[in-house]
Amino acid sequence: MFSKACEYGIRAMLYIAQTSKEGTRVGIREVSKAIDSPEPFMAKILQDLRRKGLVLSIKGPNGGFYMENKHMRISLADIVIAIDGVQLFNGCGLGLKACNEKKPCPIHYEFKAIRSNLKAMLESTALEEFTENLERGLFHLKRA
Amino acid sequence: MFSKACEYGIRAMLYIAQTSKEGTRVGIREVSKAIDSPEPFMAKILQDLRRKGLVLSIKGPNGGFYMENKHMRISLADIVIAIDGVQLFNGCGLGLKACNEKKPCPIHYEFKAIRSNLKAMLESTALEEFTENLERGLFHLKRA
DNA sequence: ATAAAAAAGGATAAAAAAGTCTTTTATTAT
DNA sequence: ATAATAAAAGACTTTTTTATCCTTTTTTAT
Repeated sequence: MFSKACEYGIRAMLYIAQTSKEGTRVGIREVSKAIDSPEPFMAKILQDLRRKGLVLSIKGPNGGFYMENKHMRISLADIVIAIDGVQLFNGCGLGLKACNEKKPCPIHYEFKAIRSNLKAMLESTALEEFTENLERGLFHLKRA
Repeated sequence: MFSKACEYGIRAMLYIAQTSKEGTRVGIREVSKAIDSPEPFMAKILQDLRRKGLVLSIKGPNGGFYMENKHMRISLADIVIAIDGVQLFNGCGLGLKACNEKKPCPIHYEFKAIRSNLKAMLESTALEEFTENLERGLFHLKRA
């Protein structure tokens, strides 16, 4: 469904949202340990998300990644689009470039429904909605 | 969503279902032209689908790929599973191996709903349902 | 029997995705 | 000022996916 980069990205954003609520910045090492991801790859992904404005960072001692209140309203859809692009939401299920209402692929209408469900779900869930439950230990972000 | 191989595979199966209804066998070249896919790659995919029993073939002059009546009841889900595996239907949205009801990832329940929709849709649509509309020219399988 | 047609199989190549390493830059504390 | 810390940036490597090429096998028609 999502690329590895996107999976790591979502999990990292959820973790940073949580720690930011507690007012602390987190380094790449800590993020990678918390969500069980390869450290240098995680660095690439977070750098990318920072360039796109989805997360903040400062260098140097006591530096790290963090979020402000406005970032808490970032949706999962925003993260997916930043990393994997809009293909998943807009593309044809059979990979046809010329698929549209006038020239639909055989599963055009069925797919449209599924994708709009998926899109609605990812758009309606912002980071802030998860932090509370993460704090309570109801959810987990580690691979194993 | 699906791999390229899977997209080509689904389109090829739809095309072969259609031509088989007309009683003819089709060669790899014809399939590739009809659905606009790379010929040698298409060959690999069809060989694989044949090994798994989703399509039949015979070598030699007038040979090619074809289906019998029972194949017409193959669902899109069967094709997806044969090529991409069950990951899309069963795996965790965030790529967590240890995600389950007792230790859910943050989007576990939302994803479960989406995936079961997707699964239901792909399971409920068999090849035979498309052939009629394809014949009528209502749908198209070409890339552009 | 022989030639032609067509899939099967295996080896290889190219491209993309995933992952790693090294150097540079910015910040902080001493 | 200097040393330590941590992200940024870029080059590089590995793995996976996508795609191609070449040889072999099977079947048919002559």
